[in-house]
Amino acid sequence: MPSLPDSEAARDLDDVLTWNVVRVARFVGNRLAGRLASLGLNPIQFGVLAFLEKEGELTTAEIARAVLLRPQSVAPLLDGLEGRDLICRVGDRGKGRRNPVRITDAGSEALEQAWVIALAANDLGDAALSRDESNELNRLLLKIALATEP
Amino acid sequence: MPSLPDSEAARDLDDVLTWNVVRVARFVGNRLAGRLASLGLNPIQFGVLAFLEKEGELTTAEIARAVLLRPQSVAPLLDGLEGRDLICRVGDRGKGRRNPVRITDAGSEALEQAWVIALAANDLGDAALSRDESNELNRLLLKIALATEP
DNA sequence: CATCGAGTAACAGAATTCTGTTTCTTCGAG
DNA sequence: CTCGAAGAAACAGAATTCTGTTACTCGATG
Repeated sequence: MPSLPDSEAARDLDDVLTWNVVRVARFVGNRLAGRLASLGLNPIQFGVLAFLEKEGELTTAEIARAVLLRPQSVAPLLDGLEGRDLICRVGDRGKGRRNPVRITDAGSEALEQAWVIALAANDLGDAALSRDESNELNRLLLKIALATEP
Repeated sequence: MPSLPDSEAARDLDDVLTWNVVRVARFVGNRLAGRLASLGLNPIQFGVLAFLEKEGELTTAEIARAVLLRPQSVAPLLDGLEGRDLICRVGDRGKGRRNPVRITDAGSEALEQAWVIALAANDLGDAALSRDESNELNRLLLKIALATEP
């Protein structure tokens, strides 16, 4: 990255990588949320179901780590999914007590449709990116994500 | 992007571009927030000050569009910055009345330090990206950001 | 068997951002 | 001059996520 001029006025947020990542995340996040809304899901719920489908059974703490939220934020989200019979809880609940959840058949069906939407959203043609550029973008993001995985 | 197998179990969130953008945004956003905390600023406040420095004077609605938040979310943020004498309001406040703000000298000073931190955060060496890769990532993000600018 | 540390979940409340609605200003058209 | 449309800000409350703390489980160790 070329050195920027010292002059404050010349500084541009377009040169701040973090600003651009967050701003594009806002755009693509809202874009996916809009598309998933037809299923009554938001991107985090989609992620939770995707992890449960893949892992079989996960606790609140494990799900929180997987979707990068705090366990306190995940608990009410799971309550909502449970209320809609998309997941079910296994065993007793209580402080200190592991409380795993599993996806239900209804959850798997909703997830199936969500996958179609999520993968279609990979196409950023509407946002001026070619397929090769989307792939490169994903590769760079994954490199960061995997390097910073907890 | 290669076709994915039909099997649900084979699907991986690593293949969902939106998921990766949002997850990396979370990481770099928190990373920048951590670094800016020493100035008592968060990334949005930094962005607001940067736009004010550049544009001179902006209304709540204009700032909201610039930082991609709702005006209702920006108003209390501006109240906070005003309380710390980093910005000042121009003219009277009221419903329907344009209420521009300007950055103060103290705000410019804080912004000066924030710029150093924000640009240093462009270095993603700690997240396994080379300088060329960071530049390419920024280029791709900017392409999306500018194509989707309101 | 007792103790302890790590990890998990619950509890409480703050921070941030959103949606929806109402009230007002401003400006251009007729 | 009047009126209507567009835009701006205020108001109210919901949704989402966070920080901090407390209470508990569970497995390893002595």
